[in-house]
Amino acid sequence: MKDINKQTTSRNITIGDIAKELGLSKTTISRAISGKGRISAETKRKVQEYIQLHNYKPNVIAKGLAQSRTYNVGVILPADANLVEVPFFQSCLLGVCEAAAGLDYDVVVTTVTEDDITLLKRLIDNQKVDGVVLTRSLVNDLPAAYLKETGIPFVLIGSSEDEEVIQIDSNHTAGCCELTAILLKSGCNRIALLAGNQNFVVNRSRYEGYRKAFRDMEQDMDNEIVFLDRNNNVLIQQAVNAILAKGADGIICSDDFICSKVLTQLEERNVAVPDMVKVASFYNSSLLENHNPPITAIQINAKDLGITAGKKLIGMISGEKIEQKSLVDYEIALKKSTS
Amino acid sequence: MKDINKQTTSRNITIGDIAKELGLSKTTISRAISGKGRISAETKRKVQEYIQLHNYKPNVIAKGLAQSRTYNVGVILPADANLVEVPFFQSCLLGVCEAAAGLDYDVVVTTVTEDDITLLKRLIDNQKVDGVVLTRSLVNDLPAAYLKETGIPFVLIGSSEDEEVIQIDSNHTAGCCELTAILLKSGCNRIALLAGNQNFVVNRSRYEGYRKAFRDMEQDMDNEIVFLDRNNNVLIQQAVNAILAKGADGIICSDDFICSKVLTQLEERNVAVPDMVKVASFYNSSLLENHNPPITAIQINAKDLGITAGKKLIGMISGEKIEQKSLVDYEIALKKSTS
DNA sequence: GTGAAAGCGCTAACAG
DNA sequence: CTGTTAGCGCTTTCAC
Repeated sequence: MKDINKQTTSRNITIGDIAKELGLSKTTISRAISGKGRISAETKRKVQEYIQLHNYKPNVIAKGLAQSRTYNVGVILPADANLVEVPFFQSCLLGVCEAAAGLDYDVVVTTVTEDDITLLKRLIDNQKVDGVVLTRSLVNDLPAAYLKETGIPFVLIGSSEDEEVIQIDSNHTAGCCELTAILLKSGCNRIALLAGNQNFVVNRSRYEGYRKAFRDMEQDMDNEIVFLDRNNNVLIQQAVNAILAKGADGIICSDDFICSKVLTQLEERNVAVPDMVKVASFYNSSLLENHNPPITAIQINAKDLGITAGKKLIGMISGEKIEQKSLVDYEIALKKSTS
Repeated sequence: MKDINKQTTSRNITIGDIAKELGLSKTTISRAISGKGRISAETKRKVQEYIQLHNYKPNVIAKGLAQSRTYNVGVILPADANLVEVPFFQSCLLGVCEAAAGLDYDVVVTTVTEDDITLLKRLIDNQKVDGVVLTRSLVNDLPAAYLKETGIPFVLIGSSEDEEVIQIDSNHTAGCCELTAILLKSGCNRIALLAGNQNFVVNRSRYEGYRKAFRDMEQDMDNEIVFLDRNNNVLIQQAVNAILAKGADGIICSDDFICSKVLTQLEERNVAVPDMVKVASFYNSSLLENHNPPITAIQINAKDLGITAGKKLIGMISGEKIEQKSLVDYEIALKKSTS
């Protein structure tokens, strides 16, 4: 009536229990599990059989403590007011989760805003993660700077001019260049750009691509119909007004959020797409998915970015040498909005 | 040149270092930090001063191991194909993160699908969390059943008939009843319901509320214009066709995803909202935000649900007695689509 | 091949 | 009020 069949009670079975049960030492059990060190095939088999049978699961926390690792990676999501619902980040997160689970890591999430990284600091201070995935890149990148200072491994979903930062991104400059070129070739003369926060590297890259298209095709670009930092409804509305007043025949939106706002504006003013103005966008999320007419957009697979980021980061943690830049493909989905 | 100013090197400072430095025992340091046990104000001050000065951060993992806790909570997100981009879950997650950070917990994320909970099992097996937040409720709820079996604390964002499950939800039945009643009062006679997966408790509750409105107002309900389990584009399209053919003058959509599809369909058929048919929906997310005309919808603050869920769960973990059901308010935003 | 012992950084009796 | 002693569950030298 004392410790017979302890299994039934709360406490989880430990490596020590197995050792006792099998008349071996904890060391041996540990070796049988990890595969490290020399061990006879026979004992290994016996241990594994026992483990199987009793459904033993090693305590990752204890293992981590012994190795000074956590087997967790952090994913940092932006919590700025207008970004919390952007599906891109959610998909990135799920991608990292998928990669992590496959490598026996878990994902802990926290948030930062453009100018407040206290929650990131907390995560690092508490030593809860072995590395971090940053899901967006800023020009003045507080999180990246901080992580660099601490020396903890991290990767960036996005691009940075800092060559020491491991980056996972698609080529936004090339994408926007291609998109702009398509509009130019399809007969548009006056193509407007409506872009978001220029403190986000991605928006700068797209602007860069837009300009490149004009240079490449030796066409004149009109700065009067380029609108940057248009990250709220009012600014977008003003931009759309200006764009229409100046007789643009094409609009490139730097993201799906902006695009959906633009489309609403155009609708309200009875400006037909694509007849009166063609529209193209970046990142074809659910925000755009149902629009009529369908919107031409650069397709970025955010989940793939997350998966790649997760794998690279865990590789880094495990001491692998990781290339500084991983490019993930994008695709252009040509739809009626530019036809 | 040996261990002078060890601070600079990699290793983090530990409780032992402080003890040695201050000529005290580890226990005393521990007590000074936790506030547990008796300790003189003076030593406490000294320790805290040292901690402050040297920016010591306790190792949460080690603390956890000693106490058999992780100071992590799990958040389980649905990974079913058509749900990954639903902003509701993202907002819930951020809510839990916020609550957790405030209580010195972290959030680890994983996913399940309707019929696959291996990743949840993995998380529990690995003993990485002290409790779990489920972000949606199924009729045949694998995750809830599994967690109940393991005995680990968990809360459900959503509703369940299982009275032992701690639930955080808004009253969807009342909400849908109210919404339906508003349409009925505004002169609609034939109000259609277009609802999603009936294995989700929330969709059943809304259906229930819809019926209740008719009963309450002693009006006849027409089952021919009630469409359930409409969780993809094709099924929604068919439903919209049928709804129009049967001369409905109002449509209630059980979520924003369905609603955005419905609106697209109506637009394509040149059916004017609200002139020819009124439309109302649940959960006013970015998917609906920009629509013209604006859509009447039940506003559910997903982040608040997350915050409440996080707090309740951590309360539970800490041994508090938690009420079985927490209702979070909803609001009805009356917009042009039903005027 | 296997085991003993120390230790990861902290907490928790139990003494004094 | 403070210190001593064991752990938490696992890994990792170092012997044998």
